[in-house]
Amino acid sequence: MNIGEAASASGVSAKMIRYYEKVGLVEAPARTDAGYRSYGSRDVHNLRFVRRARDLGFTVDEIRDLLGLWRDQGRRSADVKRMALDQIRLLEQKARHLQEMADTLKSLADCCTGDARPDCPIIAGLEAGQPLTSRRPNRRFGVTNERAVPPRR
Amino acid sequence: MNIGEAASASGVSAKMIRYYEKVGLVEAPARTDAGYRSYGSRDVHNLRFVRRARDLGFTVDEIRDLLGLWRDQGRRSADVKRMALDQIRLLEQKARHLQEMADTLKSLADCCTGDARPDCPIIAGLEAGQPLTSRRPNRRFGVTNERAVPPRR
DNA sequence: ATGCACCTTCCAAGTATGGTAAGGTCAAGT
DNA sequence: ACTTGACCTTACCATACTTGGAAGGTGCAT
Repeated sequence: MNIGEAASASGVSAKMIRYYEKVGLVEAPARTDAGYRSYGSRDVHNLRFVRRARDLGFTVDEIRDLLGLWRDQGRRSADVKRMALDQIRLLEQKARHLQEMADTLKSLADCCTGDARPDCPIIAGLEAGQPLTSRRPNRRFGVTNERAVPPRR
Repeated sequence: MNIGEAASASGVSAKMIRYYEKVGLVEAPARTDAGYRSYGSRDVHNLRFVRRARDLGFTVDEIRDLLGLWRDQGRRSADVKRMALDQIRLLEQKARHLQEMADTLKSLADCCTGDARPDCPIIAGLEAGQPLTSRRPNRRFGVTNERAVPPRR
């Protein structure tokens, strides 16, 4: 199976498969004489695992850990659960922060008539006063798995 | 006023002030003979505006637009409101997506005993089935204004 | 044999921010 | 005058993930 087939079978783009290989997330597969990567169903399975973990917002580093646990037949489910709970906490924190930003903006927008006149409480709100967040946002606040994937053709 | 003073007065780091200048978000200020940037209170006001817009999750490009509206005395508040409403929609969409990821993970974690045994529904959930999101996440899904600012000393 | 789709590697961009290095400048103290 | 320390300058690197492109090789069907 060439990289293209593996890509469509796993839902991970060929580009990303090479990238995951480079950063050591997946093993380098055998090569044909011409140097083409050759994948098996097991590789596709791995890639799907990665894909799903990315979909859940795990970073590449975390997925490395998850893969380790996946392969470790003697793993303790507690270890996996801890990672999952940490991730849930982070995700919810990020979601809350975004919602707060939206709410702040909403309260400004609610006061805005939104007509042809120049008076605008939103602009005024941006102009005046203290910074809106004094809180230090958590590192890794953003959603790191921004998959700016073009629609599949 | 040197860049350091402008930074602490506006809440934008010196680093970012230079960056905003480079990308054309703020005007290049006058320089002293020694080449130091020299800021006035008006510049600080501008920078504060930028800071607040960033806090609300607007991207640099969007802030460029907002600044245009800010300076435009004949602006229609409707134009500003539309940008705000768009932003609110995006923020809420991102928040929802994050929450969905958290919920999916929660449902997996809820089934996990979290003990010393290797059986783990989370791993099993990652392993099996279809990709968790088929939806193409919106470009700019992540929170772009990750201000990973070290705690102010 | 030609063309087209696919593969390869390497390099770059974009986003917003921080870090570091190497050097110039300023103001205060000696 | 000289030193010191804080501040400034530019330039480049790193982060995390993903895409895009260039330049060239390969495989298969017509």
